[in-house]
Amino acid sequence: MKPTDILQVHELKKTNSRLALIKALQESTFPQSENEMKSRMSDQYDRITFYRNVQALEDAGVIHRIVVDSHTVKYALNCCETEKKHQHIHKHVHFNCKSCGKTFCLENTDIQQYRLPAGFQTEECEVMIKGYCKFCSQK
Amino acid sequence: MKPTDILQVHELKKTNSRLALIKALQESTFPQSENEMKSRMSDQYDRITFYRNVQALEDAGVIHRIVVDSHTVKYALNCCETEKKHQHIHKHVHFNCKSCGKTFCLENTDIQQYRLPAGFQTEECEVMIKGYCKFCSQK
DNA sequence: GTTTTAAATGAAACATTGTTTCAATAAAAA
DNA sequence: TTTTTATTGAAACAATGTTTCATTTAAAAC
Ligand SMILES: [Mn+2]
Ligand SMILES: [Mn+2]
Ligand SMILES: [Zn+2]
Ligand SMILES: [Zn+2]
Repeated sequence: MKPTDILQVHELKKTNSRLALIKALQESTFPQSENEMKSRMSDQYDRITFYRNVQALEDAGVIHRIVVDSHTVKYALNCCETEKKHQHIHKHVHFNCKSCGKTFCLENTDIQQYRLPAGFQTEECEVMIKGYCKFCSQK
Repeated sequence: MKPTDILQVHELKKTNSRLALIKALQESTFPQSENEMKSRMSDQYDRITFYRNVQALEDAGVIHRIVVDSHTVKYALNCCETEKKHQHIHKHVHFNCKSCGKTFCLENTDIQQYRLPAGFQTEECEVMIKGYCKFCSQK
């Protein structure tokens, strides 16, 4: 799906920064940090606008934010950017490689249900696994 | 166990900052942010020393660090501060309340095993659940 | 196609979190 | 009590994220 169509579907204005941001993520095979996005967006990148747009795109359900650790956030497109606000948001596990630093959306590894103590109500659950990725574990 | 004994067992020097840090956590019933620690440590608090000591105490296995989100880290004592470097580290789930903001170590809710795609090797797994805590869900 | 309007942008200044270097200090060993 | 070595705290810095406000632009109205 073209960046302009994604924005259309989600009723967001088609601005150059947003188109560049989405394009940068579409051209990536794994989640990207702000710095990686900056390189990919070249002159279309402005820090303040970037922060505002990742917020807007996350709220709209176009992208998701992955907190790798307290100083590292990465961004990835949602699987079904197609459907407008269709909140079925495939909740998957994230993986971060201790060797190459790459982050992966393990789209087929679903988050498990946790039975919590009495009185605790789950709304969201984030699972961040750290270890060695398929490229680094072979060494 | 007294703060001074904890440091003894872990072969760490008994400095005032470290004693105050451990005492502050012992007097808390749930994980604390740096700002909360600052209040509890009063004049024994110095930002730079604090950061160095949480690092040292984490490395020694006295405390653990909980990344609630990209701008919030909290600290808690490990369950068995007693045993020297005894790395059985009860890996438990963490919970953050969207209403009161409190974080909880759900010591009895173990992290589940995830079967990952071929080639991915797990070393650590962090689970952060967000929702409403036992105090806030009753409203 | 031109005008209008509301949203998005980017500059500036700020806030928070965390780190590095280095001289002074304090804990523990001799 | 002296010596040794780790720890401390000041200063300066770096990275990440936010707020305010005048300017620009997308999209709607005409
Ligand atoms: Mn993902
Ligand atoms: Mn915990
Ligand atoms: Zn790797
Ligand atoms: Zn609560």
